[in-house]
Amino acid sequence: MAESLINNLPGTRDLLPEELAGWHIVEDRARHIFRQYGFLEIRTPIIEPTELFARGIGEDTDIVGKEMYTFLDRSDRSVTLRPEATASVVRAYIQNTMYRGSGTTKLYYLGPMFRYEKKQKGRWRQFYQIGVEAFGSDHPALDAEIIEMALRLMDSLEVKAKLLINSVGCKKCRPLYTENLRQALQSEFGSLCDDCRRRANTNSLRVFDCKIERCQPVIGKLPVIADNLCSECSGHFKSVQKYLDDAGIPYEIATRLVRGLDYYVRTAFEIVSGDLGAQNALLGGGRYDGLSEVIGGPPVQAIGFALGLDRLTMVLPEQQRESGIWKPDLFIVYKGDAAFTKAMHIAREMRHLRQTCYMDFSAGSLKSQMRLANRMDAAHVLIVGEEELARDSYTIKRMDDSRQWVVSLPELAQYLQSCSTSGNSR
RNA sequence: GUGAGCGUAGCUCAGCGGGUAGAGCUCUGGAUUGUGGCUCCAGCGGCCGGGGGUUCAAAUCCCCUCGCUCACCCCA
Repeated sequence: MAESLINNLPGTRDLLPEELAGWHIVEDRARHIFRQYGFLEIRTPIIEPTELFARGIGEDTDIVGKEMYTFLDRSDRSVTLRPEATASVVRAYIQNTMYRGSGTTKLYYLGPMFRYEKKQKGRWRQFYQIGVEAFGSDHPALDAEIIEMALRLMDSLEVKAKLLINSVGCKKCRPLYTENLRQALQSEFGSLCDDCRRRANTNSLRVFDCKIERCQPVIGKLPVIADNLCSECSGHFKSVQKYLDDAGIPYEIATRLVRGLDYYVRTAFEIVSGDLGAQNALLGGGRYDGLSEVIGGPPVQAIGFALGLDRLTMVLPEQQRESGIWKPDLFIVYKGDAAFTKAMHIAREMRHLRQTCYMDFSAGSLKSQMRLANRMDAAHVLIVGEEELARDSYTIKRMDDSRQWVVSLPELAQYLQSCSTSGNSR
């Protein structure tokens, strides 16, 4: 477009009311379900010292290496727009000494994240996540409970998705495994693609992400991490599976599932959709028992997940989205100046009675006001004209079946309250 | 950062073997002087992303640029 002033930055976007209908459904449902499991909201700053993310997420990750919105503020302090929230929540947990006392601390958050990446379907530079973090336990039942909660949210939104789980080991057994992997890859070096040759040396776990045909035979024969766990991790992983089985939760063990953030240990999981193209992860999470110490806190066991609101709303069934669309219970149309004043009075009264009531001040003819009411899908229209004014009783019309009749104002109030039990408010 | 495709009315797009723009939907008004949805009629609405070049003539051909989209990488 010609004028640059009326264009948003690449990878950002405006979320308009119509689209937000689906977002609100997701957010409301998430808050409700999270509360059922005892998760309470936390809000942390969107901007943090760069070092928090660099250390917390890992210097070698893509996020830290090339995707952060980092800049110097006016006092030359390096700050970064959060690329994810886990590091922030852990920081807040430590800073506010929430680890004091017993029991598990369960928190959830919701808000925008920023990563400087190239725009793609389901991927933005400013994107939104809802996430949860549970601190203070490494009990495998907690892993299973969190996964169950994530799936319950999907179910309640009628989103079809698949659960993938894996264990990525711990500080003790993962280095041994990755070394094995590296050696196995070296012996097959000749039959690997260029990318995999690079990965073999830098980040051997990543070869499992390769989609190149010629690498598949090699990848298929590589040792699997689940078979190379230490006894503690192996036991933990088996327990998680047992709890999932007990809950009747179907899952797929994805031996190639390795998450891109350094802090994950043991349980790693993803929920993926078949309707999203290349960026198909709706939700990703895992255990990060060592993260607190990495950023200078006490040892804290923890697990959490983040779900992508942008992606989830993309696969939200139309019916769910529609349930969030605003519509007035009552649309008041008027004709003439005296009627206009009266209509305003009526609107005020009905709103006192908690009705959703709409009038339009720009519309002209009755007809155009009616048309607006129809387009907004108003349940009822109240007609205030000269005749109605004269006898102080008004015509109410049901828009779905076109029935209309005359009511006094008390009758109107009573009628509206009787049919607004099936709550519609937003 | 790399590659491919695409930028024409508010939206979805046609027009692209050069000759100064079209459809559907939307919107406004009318048929129905105080009543929506359906139908019919009329109207509003475009520096054809921006800049340069070729030509008598460019939405159409060439170059550059900006933007969008999808994919790679990686992730939500």
